[in-house]
Amino acid sequence: MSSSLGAQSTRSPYHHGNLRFALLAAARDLSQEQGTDSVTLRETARRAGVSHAAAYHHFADKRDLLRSLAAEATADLATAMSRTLASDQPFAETLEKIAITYIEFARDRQAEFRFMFSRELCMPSGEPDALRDAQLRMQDAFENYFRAHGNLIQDADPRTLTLTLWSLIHGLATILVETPALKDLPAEGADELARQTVRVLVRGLAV
Amino acid sequence: MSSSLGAQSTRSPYHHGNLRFALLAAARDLSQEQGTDSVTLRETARRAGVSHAAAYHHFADKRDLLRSLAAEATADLATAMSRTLASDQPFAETLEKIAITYIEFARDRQAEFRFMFSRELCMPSGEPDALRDAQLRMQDAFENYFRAHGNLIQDADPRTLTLTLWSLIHGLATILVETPALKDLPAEGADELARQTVRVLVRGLAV
DNA sequence: TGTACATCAGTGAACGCGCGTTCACTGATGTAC
DNA sequence: TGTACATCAGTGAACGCGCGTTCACTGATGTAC
Repeated sequence: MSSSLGAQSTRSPYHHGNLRFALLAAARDLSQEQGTDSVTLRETARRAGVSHAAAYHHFADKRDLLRSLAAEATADLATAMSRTLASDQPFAETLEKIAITYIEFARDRQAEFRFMFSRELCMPSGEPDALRDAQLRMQDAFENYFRAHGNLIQDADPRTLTLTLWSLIHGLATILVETPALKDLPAEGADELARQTVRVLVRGLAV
Repeated sequence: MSSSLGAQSTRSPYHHGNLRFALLAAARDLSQEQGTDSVTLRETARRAGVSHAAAYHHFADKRDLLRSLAAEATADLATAMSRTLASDQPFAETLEKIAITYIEFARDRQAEFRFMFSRELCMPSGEPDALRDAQLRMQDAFENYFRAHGNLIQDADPRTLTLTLWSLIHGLATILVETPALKDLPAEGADELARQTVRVLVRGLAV
């Protein structure tokens, strides 16, 4: 399992360099430019400058390619989130930063974000799986944070708190990305919405 | 614009009865059974017992069919939400019911729920549009409710409150529907998660 | 009531297309002796 | 250092497929006189 960034080696180990990485990058670009539906094995290979049959030396099939793409993206997001949670800042501020991290990821990497939460992708397979691992890692980061800050919080159950915060952030990210009227919102505006909604959550709705 | 339910007339006005309705129903069933990617014009027509060319007398193209499906589903959800918001119950209880309504819709009609928030579907067209109308109607119902209950709430801006609640509910619905581990959760479990998360939102995170 | 006509929902064949996957192959690289 | 061999990433042609869309048509229905 190679790290998602920086795996692009300059040496050419076999014939073509790191084709697996090149194919993932091509699929990433393609989905970002033309939409998730436009990602085909053939077009991905074409972009990587390689015959389409070559892809089968690196991925079992098309679904495997997409799952790998989603797994690497999820790992990147989990890493970014963990970093934010680890920075020793005040509780409310940390949560606001988390929300901003999340929605900026969703906006910057829209297509991958859609793949990450596409059940048609995640569904089968009971074996250990990079995508599922990355998702659990993200969830754990949240839960551990809430466990560590239990004294700040009314409700004791870290799982409920995690689900609540994650739902809020994920919902906001989805709405920002999938609503036509909000798609061109400047970054500052989106960040501000993230801060405001988290602030409501921290303070609560009822007087 | 026919209402989404009950438009199935028993008389046969022309040749085949209300084919538009039959096609929408076929697409709905198909997406529910086989997934959103499996909806094709040809298979939809096949299910409706009609040649695939017939669909073009009722929809401009495939996208139009899918948009119509999403629009009707959104209208149904907006109606259900408005009904819940209109019932004169205590604030916190109403919000919990809203959340339950929303996630039950998402779970019962997963495929349509995905179509409703598929940007690849919503994107173009500036003209008046049934899908966009239905979405705005749903949003307005929220905002009006918060406006009417402003005295109960700390933060004054109904738009921010709407976005916060909607994000929370939408995120939870998405997570419940798209996470393999949660897909087979029994209804009571899902409802309980909805109640708990809303309760956290109402009370707030910070002590 | 009967006839002529317009309407238009539904038909079935045809179009061109790009897809995912398989296959026998080729040819560069790394390894054993 | 040189030779024979195994490995395996990448090739290119071929497969069968179902798709969205178009088209000239047919035939049932509703309407005007």
